[in-house]
Amino acid sequence: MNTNIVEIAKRAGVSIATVSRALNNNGAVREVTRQRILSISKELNYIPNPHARGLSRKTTDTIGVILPELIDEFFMDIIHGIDEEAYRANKFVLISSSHSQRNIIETLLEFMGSGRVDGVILMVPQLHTEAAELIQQSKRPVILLNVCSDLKDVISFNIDDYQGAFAITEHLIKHNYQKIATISGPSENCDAEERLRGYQEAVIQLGLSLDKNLIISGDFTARSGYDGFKRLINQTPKPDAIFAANDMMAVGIFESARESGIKIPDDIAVVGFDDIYMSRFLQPRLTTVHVPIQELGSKAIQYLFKMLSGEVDSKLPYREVLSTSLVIGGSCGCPYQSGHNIF
Amino acid sequence: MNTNIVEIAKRAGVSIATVSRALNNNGAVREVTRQRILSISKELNYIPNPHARGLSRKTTDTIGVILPELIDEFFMDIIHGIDEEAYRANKFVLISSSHSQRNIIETLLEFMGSGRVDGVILMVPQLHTEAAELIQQSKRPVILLNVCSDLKDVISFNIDDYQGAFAITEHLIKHNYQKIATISGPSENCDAEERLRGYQEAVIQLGLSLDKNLIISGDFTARSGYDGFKRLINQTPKPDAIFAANDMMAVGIFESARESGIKIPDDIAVVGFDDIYMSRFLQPRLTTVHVPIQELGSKAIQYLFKMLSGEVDSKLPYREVLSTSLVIGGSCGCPYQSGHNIF
DNA sequence: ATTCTAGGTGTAAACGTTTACATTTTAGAT
DNA sequence: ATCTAAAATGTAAACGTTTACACCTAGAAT
Repeated sequence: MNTNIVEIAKRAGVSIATVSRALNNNGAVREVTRQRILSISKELNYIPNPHARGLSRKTTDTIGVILPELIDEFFMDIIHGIDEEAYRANKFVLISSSHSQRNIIETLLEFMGSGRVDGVILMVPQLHTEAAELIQQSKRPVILLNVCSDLKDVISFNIDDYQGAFAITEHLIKHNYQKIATISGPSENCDAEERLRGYQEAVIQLGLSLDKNLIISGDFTARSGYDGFKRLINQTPKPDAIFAANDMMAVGIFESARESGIKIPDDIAVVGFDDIYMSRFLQPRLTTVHVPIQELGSKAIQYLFKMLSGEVDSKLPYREVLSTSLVIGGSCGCPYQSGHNIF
Repeated sequence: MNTNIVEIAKRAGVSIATVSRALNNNGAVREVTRQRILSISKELNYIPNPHARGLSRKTTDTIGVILPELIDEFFMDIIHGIDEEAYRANKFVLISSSHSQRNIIETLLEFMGSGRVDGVILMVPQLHTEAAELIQQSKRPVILLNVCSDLKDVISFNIDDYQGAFAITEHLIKHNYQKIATISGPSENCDAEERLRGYQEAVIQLGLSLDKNLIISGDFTARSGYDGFKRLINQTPKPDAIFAANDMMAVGIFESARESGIKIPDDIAVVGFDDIYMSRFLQPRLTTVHVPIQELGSKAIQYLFKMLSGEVDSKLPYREVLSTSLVIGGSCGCPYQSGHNIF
């Protein structure tokens, strides 16, 4: 059996209450007594039992993180952003990579309802009504990550997909491309929707005309970029530039272009979104939109900690939108000096 | 306050002991009573308090996972492998992406000593003595993932780096390359050591002579592959093939070769290790060694669960080595039909 | 010397389960 | 109807903390 507070109390010749007070710097304890208790507990490698503590305090030092499974490369960045802050704050991270919609509800229920975690960071492609209700009623704080929903009284951190898509489309327009196509993401996905909206607005506002035929629906996989490209180059109007709604699809486009002997950017310009690691190794380097994904994670958890400590009001809705930045490579037609700076 | 067992007992008109028995299918409860209790607890959305349960049972349904931070692409695969099994078994995953060696010890202590988790999956580049002792003494099961150590009485799951490196070097030799160089990983890293050993053994056993000048030390980064390649092509003997100890370094090699106008595989063959996603998009597709990393995670946790359930003896040392497989691309000189099958 | 105050400490209840043990109920055998 | 064994249920202790409350002491103020 591990050492517990009783053992320490016995050795220090005090009651368990005093030990608890000394260990938590909470309540009055004579300095000499405190030191004695502290040294004994160090000597015995005492670690407070988290269950007993949780039962009594009604808080664990744990936060739950629910991530979608399709997040691939960002998975690591998000978790790193979260984990680093958690470690600094001496908190623990319970992770669940949700499989289905049903699963999210279950996990949410289990996390929130049982007191297993003090708060939750939730990142799901789209928010089911049932889950939304759960969040509203929840006693414990929930932070939404890149979840677009019309819920107003909610705390969320988002990537500014719209702004990023607008900016990169604008960049293409400045290149003077006339027929700018896009391969969009899955229609229920809100990142995809916002990126499409950014593209459309840029096209309209900057004086080009919106052509339905230039909008192809993809699903964020390289495969769908590959297929989308094949369709685009065989149709009329044939685009002179393509905005892939994410980098993976751009990768598919590159592959398809290579097979068909089509030169990027000479024959057709291609840009992406996400700035995945691989994008800098494409030939030419992909022009894309950088998303501050690790920052998203760390900002979210920092805010969560503030809520838990009472520094900010958990009941107050809050929304932060992190802006993206353009990464200029050679795939858009810009001159690009490739080199070892990519590492 | 959340509903608890007392509330249910009250409504069902029984004692809390009966409720507990009914809920856990443990001890005799009349069928009609059980049904009543079950339906009431469903109706009230009852979720047992994990702290109370943990305090009483001395087990949480949680396992701890400690991962190195440098694992990048594999991070997701490992966690997915673990998470999936955990979800199936109704367990939770507490994750820590360790920052420093100090941190690992601390985390291990906290995880093990406090009863916060039932067991631990530990994946660290190299095992510090202090950590090793901790594991030996631990009451709760610990599984080592790809940790090479001379510890004998330990439970570990490993990737067969030696066999993979041997196989791919052998493949190069069958191509009839005479001067096969390698760019190794960091010297303290045990994956790196094993891969180097596999390379060396293959060279020796298959009739080539080992040349110190053909062994360049890298550090698993693309940058070090880039630099290593530059050194190799400017020296004598100049190699006709290079085995990069991981794919990232191969990526660096490709980049460097492209800059220098050196053709792969015509001028020099290049192979890697890991089969990262990006490797299939290199031109030509990288010949490499596939490592079953997700399988590593799921096998490890499955074994852990067996230990926890008593199905296997936790005190018994156990070691499983997962073998790798060759992925033949065009970079080694093999004919390779590129195409959309890569997706 | 007595009273007051406040800091230091102890006692015991509370948190929500599980479970050994005691007790009651049930049903089958007589 | 009575007895008995088994099944069903209840009682209470245990898990290891935190904390409200009570108590004790020592020194300051009277």
